[in-house]
Amino acid sequence: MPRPQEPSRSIPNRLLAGLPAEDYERLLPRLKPTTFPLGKVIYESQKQMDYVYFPTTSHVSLLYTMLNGSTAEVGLVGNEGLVGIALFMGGETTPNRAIVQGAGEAYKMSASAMQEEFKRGGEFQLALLRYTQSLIVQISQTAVCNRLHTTEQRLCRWMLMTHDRTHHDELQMTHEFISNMLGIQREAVSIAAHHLKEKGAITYARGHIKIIERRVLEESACECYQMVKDEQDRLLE
Amino acid sequence: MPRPQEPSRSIPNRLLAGLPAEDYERLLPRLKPTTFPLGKVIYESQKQMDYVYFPTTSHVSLLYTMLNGSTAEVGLVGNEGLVGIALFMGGETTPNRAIVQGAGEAYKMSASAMQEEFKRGGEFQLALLRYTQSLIVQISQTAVCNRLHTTEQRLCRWMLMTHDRTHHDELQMTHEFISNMLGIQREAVSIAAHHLKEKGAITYARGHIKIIERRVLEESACECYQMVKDEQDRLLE
DNA sequence: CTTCATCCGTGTGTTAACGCACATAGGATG
DNA sequence: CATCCTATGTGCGTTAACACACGGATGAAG
Repeated sequence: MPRPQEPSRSIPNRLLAGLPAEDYERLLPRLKPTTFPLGKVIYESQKQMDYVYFPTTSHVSLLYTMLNGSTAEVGLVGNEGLVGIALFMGGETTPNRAIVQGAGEAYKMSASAMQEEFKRGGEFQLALLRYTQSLIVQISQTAVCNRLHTTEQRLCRWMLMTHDRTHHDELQMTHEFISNMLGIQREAVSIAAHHLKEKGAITYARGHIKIIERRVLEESACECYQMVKDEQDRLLE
Repeated sequence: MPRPQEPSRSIPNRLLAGLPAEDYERLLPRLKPTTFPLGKVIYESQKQMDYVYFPTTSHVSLLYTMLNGSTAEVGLVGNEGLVGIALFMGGETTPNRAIVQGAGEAYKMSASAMQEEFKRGGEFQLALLRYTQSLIVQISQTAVCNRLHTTEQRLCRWMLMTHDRTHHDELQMTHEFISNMLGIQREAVSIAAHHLKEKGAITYARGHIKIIERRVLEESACECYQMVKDEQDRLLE
């Protein structure tokens, strides 16, 4: 069950928070708070998108689904960005599904308001584009990582990315769920997780994973985690 | 050796060709023709980017390189788009390398001209953003494909994508080169290629691959090829 | 026409991960 | 507290792909 978390004020959306006061205040009336329960489907592949969402305490997974039903995540969005870039990039829809991976709060803005604001140009547009660029880097690195690195390395990277967007040490998710994100077998997750438990990196039981030694995860992850983080930091100040 | 190919007039850059006459004519004086030899490195990871390039008869591969030297492609750009999106998305540099995979012609535009034109908004900006969205879809599908599909499926998809951007049936590339694109062993390429030769899809010898039965490649590829193509067609008319 | 570098074929052993089957155990529910 | 559902552990056979080694062939260059 998603419990109430820290108020959004203390974990604002960083993309919005980085805007000049003028832009921020113009946008404020068009932003409505909304609550995301765990597992909520925000966008369905190829379906109409009515809002964009700026996560504050929540975070969202971008997933592709194959014809045979298997799935894999291509990106993860937390309070550093927004969900729904297709609405200003053009295209109206996207071929991926977006689902809530960490319950919490977000601000939403209607598609029409977003498109109007984007067209103004200025700092808001720049911030949206820089964020999109950082997302491209994340997706690209995921592509390469999927090809070149082991299950354990990728699991570590994924837990680190999730940890960064969760703001606390307990992740609420089953091995089954993680296997759908990483595009691997549930059993493979169990084996890798077991190994990380032995290393003292994490503990877990029945859908609750606790990060004990983040450093161990960092050492066991591939270089991809740091590459994406560095580039993200560079692009988003 | 790259031989002279059809004049660029007959294979224009489609992104540019799709613009209203007014925009096209404004841009024309800022576009300079340039020739790409096979294998030329257009951008080095994290290095300054002085121009963007609109391929006409050439095509370009976007590559990531790991610390241990292994590489994998994340995207392929032909005359449907442009190379150097980071210059208008913000960021100035990107963490990937861009290399010429098919020798030929392209138009180049200076970084400053590009940024100036982008800021005008209008149709050119819209076209650039829609293309970027289609590239995101391509990269995303590559991420998923890398995780879920076999060597042979991915090789077929890759040859189809290359074929679409090459405009003729002979691809000039060694198994070694392809292995660096797909992020796999050279031997694995040889085995898969051999199999496709037996199926009658292709013939090849010493760096020249000829596509005999495209249909066979389509049947042997994963769904990813068609997914990306459909979305590309939708976004770029 | 000989030499040489490059390109491709092929085999062998090893490993990572899959597919499947089934066991165990903790919570929830009545 | 008996039952059931869900989450995780584990084993076994199979497969895809890697790592490495080496051989043969072809085309370019002297």
